[in-house]
Amino acid sequence: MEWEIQHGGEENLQNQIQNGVCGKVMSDEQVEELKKQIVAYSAISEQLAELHKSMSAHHDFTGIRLGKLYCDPISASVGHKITARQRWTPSPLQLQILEKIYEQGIGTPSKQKIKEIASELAQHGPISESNVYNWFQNRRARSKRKFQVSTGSVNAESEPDVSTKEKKTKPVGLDFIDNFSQGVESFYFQGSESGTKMWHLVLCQNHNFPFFFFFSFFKSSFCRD
Amino acid sequence: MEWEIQHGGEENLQNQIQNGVCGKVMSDEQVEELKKQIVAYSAISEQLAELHKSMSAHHDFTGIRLGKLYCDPISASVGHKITARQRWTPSPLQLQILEKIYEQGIGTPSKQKIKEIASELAQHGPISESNVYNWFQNRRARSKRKFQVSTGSVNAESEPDVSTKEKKTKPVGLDFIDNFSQGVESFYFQGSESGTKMWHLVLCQNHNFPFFFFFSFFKSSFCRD
DNA sequence: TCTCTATGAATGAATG
DNA sequence: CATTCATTCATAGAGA
Repeated sequence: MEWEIQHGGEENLQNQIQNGVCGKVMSDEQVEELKKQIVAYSAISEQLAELHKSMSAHHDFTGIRLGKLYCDPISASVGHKITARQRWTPSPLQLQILEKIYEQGIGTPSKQKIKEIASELAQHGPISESNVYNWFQNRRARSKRKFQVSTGSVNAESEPDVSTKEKKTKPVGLDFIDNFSQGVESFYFQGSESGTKMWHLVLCQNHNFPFFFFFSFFKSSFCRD
Repeated sequence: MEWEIQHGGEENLQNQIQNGVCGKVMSDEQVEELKKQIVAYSAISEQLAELHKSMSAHHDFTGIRLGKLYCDPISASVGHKITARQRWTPSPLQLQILEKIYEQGIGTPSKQKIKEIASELAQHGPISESNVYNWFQNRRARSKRKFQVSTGSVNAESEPDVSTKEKKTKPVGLDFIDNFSQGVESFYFQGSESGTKMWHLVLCQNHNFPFFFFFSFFKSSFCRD
């Protein structure tokens, strides 16, 4: 069995669902509907995430750690010990921009380009050119390396199951999830980089029928036998 | 790379795809299942928005409207705890082997070596190559630091830092998303079966925004190299 | 539950 | 670029 990646735009979702791995299993209408909904919800999630990020960057919620470099120079000079190490931490906004550039760009930006990027990012927080340079270096190296993550089965030793189940408390906010989940089984997900667009393939299965999904905002992934 | 089925063996996936489950037209029941999932997704998104709104009352949320593409409410039965492992924990046996390799080895193993080690350790529990990699990195770094500390000055350890006290606070609201998506693209999730119904929680992310999704009808599977 | 600590993981920067 | 180092974050697990 071989899974292949199909790059492209939204229209591929239809092809993939209808003709892809699963064969033709849904009516056009169904696929249309599904497609719309998925697109809608991914957009929603995106918006939520954006909001969350921008808020996290600008507001001091108790309990939320703010990057050391976010604090304005004034309060820094006023008197807190600045003895802390000076390591650049990209703000969410900066990261977003960098990521975007990385996706379209082909390799490490030229020196000139770095200058530009740095000055642009400087609007969203302190940054230097070497920061940008390093970031791209690291970004590439790490996306290249990227180990395969194989998640093992629940092994004998690590499965007392029932006893450990109740003492496991989820973080605040996750509770509502319980309303939708009745026990969860293991799941595998894996992605790798390819091209400018990111796709993720999610393949799942159960007794009733297997199922797979492509998310357009994820990197491509594939699996084969 | 290959797909493996955790419970039930590989023939299951094959059978399901070829014989049945996926090869044929999606049944009404299956379509119904899909609809439910979408509804669940919708509800989750709404919950997210609510959470977000409540934690930021002073912000303008007028832009966010969550569409309900399906109105039939999903009345999911109250579920169980989600037992997702977020962090690899080496089994005693694995640790033993790692230590042994570390002692004789000359620093961080090569990529090839890591593969070998990982596959060897996989016999004793779930593990990934990056786990191995990280372990060696940490092992070396920490033994080094320990050495430095023991030989270095003693008074250097003065770190009153009042601000560290409150950073212990648990995540609030949407922050839990960040906990799951620390720049990783692969992840795993595992749970257990309960009753007749199975649910899968899919947590994904890319560098731009995190995302999650629920699948309700999958059997566990995982992938290895 | 709460706190504390060991440690897996992430990542900016440095070195080869 | 490829590796490695240094530092920090977050969590699992133990103890109170």
